[in-house]
Amino acid sequence: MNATPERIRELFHQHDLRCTHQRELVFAGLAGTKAHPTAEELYLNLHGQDPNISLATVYNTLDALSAVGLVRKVPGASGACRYDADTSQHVHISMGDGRVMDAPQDLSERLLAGLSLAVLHEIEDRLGISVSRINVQVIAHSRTLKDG
Amino acid sequence: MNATPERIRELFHQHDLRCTHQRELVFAGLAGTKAHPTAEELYLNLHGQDPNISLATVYNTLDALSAVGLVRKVPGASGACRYDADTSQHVHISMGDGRVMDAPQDLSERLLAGLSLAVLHEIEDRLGISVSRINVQVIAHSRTLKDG
DNA sequence: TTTGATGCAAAGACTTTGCATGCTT
DNA sequence: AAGCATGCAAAGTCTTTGCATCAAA
Repeated sequence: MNATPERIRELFHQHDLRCTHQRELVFAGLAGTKAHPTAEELYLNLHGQDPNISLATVYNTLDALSAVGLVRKVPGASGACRYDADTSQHVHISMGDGRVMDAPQDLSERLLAGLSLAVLHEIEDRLGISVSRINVQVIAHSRTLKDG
Repeated sequence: MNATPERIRELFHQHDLRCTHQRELVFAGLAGTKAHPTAEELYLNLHGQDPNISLATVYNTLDALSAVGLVRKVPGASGACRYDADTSQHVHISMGDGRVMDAPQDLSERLLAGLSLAVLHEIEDRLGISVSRINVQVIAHSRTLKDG
C-alpha cells in the first residue's frame, strides 16, 4: 500500500488538509507498514527520517487524518491507541500481547461476507440509528504445542 | 442479569477470587446495568452504596474480574475503557459520543450466525494461532431527520 | 494466622493543549 | 500576507502501583 508523494498530496487536497512535510511523513509511514503502530511507535520510526518531528505533531496529524477518514484508529483491547492507513473493510486479529495483525484478505472477505445486511438495516430501523461501519476483531493468541 | 449475592459468591469461588464486600459491589453494580460504564462511572455509582470504596479498588477489581473472564473490557474507539458483565457473545453498538449499547439479542444472534466457523478455523490454521473470541462492533450515530 | 485486598496518594502511561514561530497556500 | 501546523513543554486524562492497614479464608 505504498503511497507515492503525489498520491499523498492528492489525498490531502481532496480532504482540505494542508500538505506539510510532517503530515506526508506520518501518512507515508503509516501506509508503509502492516504493523498498526501506536502514535509513539510511528514517531520513533519517523524520527530517523526527520529528527525534528515531534510526538505531538504525530498525534495531531493522526487525529486530523482520522477525522477525514484517511486513517483509522484500531480498537486494541488495551494500552495505547493503534492506527491503520488501510481503511478498507478488513478483519483485525488482536493478539494477547497487544499486537494487531490483518487477517489474510481472502479470509477477511469470506468472513465479512457472512454479515447480513438485512440484519444491519433492522438494527438501524429498530434503534433509530445510522450504521457507518462494522468492526470485526478476532481475539487470538499464538498457539503452543499443547493447544488443539 | 441481576446477580444475587449468593450467585456472586459462587462465581467468585469458582474462579478462586476472594469475595470481598467491594468486589461484590463492583460485580453487582456492573451486572445491574446495560450502560457499559467506565471504571469511574461505576465508581461514582457505587459510591452511594459504600462511600469508602476507592477508585483504585474499582480498577483493581475490574482487572481481576476480566482476568478470569467474569467481565469483559469493551473496545470503545476512544476515551476511557468500558466494562461489561455480560460475557455472552453479543454485538456492541458504539455511538459517536462514546456510549456503547447492546444490539437487541435476536439481531445479535442473527448477525453473529453469519460468521463462518470454517473461515475462523482457516485463520487459525494459516496463521498458527488460537482464536478465543470474536468482537463484532457496529459503529453508528443517532439518526437526524435529514439522514436517509 | 496467613494471605491477599483495600484505600490513599503518588507515579506512570497516554494524549491534548497553549503559545510563539515557521511553513503552506 | 494570512492562517493553519509545528515543536516544545506543560497540563490533562486514564490507569497502575507502593505501602500500611484491614478483612477473608
